[in-house]
Amino acid sequence: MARPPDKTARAELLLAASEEFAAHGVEGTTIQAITVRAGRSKGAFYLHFDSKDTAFRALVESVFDGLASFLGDVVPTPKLGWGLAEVRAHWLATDVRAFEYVWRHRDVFRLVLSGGMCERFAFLTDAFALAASESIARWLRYGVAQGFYRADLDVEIASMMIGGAYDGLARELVGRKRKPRLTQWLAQFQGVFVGGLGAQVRPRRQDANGATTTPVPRVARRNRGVASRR
Amino acid sequence: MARPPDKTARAELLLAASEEFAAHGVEGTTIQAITVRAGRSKGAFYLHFDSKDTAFRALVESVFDGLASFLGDVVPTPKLGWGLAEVRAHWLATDVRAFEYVWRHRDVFRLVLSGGMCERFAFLTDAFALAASESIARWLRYGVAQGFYRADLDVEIASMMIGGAYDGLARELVGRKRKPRLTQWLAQFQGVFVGGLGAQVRPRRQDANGATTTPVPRVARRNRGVASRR
DNA sequence: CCGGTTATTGACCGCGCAGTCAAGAATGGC
DNA sequence: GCCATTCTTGACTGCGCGGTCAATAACCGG
Repeated sequence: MARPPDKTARAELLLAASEEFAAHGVEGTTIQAITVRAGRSKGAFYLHFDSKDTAFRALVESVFDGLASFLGDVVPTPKLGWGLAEVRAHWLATDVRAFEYVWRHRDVFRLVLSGGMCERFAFLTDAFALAASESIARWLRYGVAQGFYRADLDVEIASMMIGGAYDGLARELVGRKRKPRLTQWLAQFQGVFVGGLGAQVRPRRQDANGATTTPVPRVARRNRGVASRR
Repeated sequence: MARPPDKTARAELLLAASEEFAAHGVEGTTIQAITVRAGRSKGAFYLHFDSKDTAFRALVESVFDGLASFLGDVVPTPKLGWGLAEVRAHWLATDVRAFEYVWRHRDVFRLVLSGGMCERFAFLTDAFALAASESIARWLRYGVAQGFYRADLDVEIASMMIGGAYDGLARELVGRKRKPRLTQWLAQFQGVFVGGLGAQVRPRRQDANGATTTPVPRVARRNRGVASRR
């Protein structure tokens, strides 16, 4: 008995919200704009969400859930026994699938990665960031144990760097107008990390500056700052 | 004749604005809050700035001007004739100085790098991003020409990666509570880029996936996403 | 076709902020 | 001390937005 709820309302509102967020940012979007775009009333919005923040949170959570599914499908243990070739092929494939996913949902990721996000939403991404960072560290340790990587690698710093580089890659990706060749991108990316920029065999040598370091910089530019958009 | 203007007002307001922005984000900061913190009246604010955006822009521009001064103090040309050692030492030193600067102004950089910034302020960072990216590419090409780097390096992709990694490093830095050992950080950072993660001499070999690539991935985790905070 | 139930609507309210401006304070010249 | 000039103030205004709720529409079983 009684009128049944319109099951499509929530999904339509969420879609409209994501479009408005993408166009004007979270802060710059009014609830009115969302409801107009969805062709719904303001009341309908409050029927499904407590506030704009709730809607945004729902949006980000659903997208991150999808992304997290790419993490941890294989956990490296000593028993795994994968050679460099298998590991390489498997993870390149996984990377490509993950980045395809990011590209598909680039409107939402753009919000998360470049502005729009208030400090108050950081917890949404932190869980993923932590899981990703740990996954990187696990594989680095596995590689060291298997002899793939140099024994003096500072796993802490290296995983931070690699995580940051993926982060930067994602930022670059979501800023693009056209989809780049992801497989080529990622292969280059991984090639640089594994093989370095160096031309040839460099003798390992103790660095003057400190700590564990090996060879050292050079390319490292002072550049810093924000990676180029577009 | 007549009352002279208070020269300190503008600086005081800008300082107060940066503190409020840091605490509540740009959107979350009210002009009232800025003026209260500065111990000035609302009218005083409008005497010096057209709007909140103008103040934010002034703040970011001044900080980026300082950062840009680290770029391009030496331009690599074939005549330069620097060996790997000189280049390395010079740029590590420059990186350290630049990151010290970022640390000193981390409140502002945090706003620029992680949220708070609306799309509408992107142009503020784009000029720097472009300059930095070009600087990286120049040095990469120099390194290839001098034989430091492998000849088949895709400068386009590599400079994007490196820029992104610096970006990530800066993001990580501004999220820290305590200042890390920057010299060690940057030496590791550059070490990984130049030498790679690989354990030993790997024979150069043609990759199956495509293009110019050399060895290939492995560590590359699917991780992606947001680098860990804190 | 009717009455009971639930979904949906959009005009309305109040708050809080950006921006204004007339009144008043500070200063310098005389 | 007094006037002319410029700086400084903060109460005030209008507006736009988030959030509410009484009225209405849609639906169901009988």
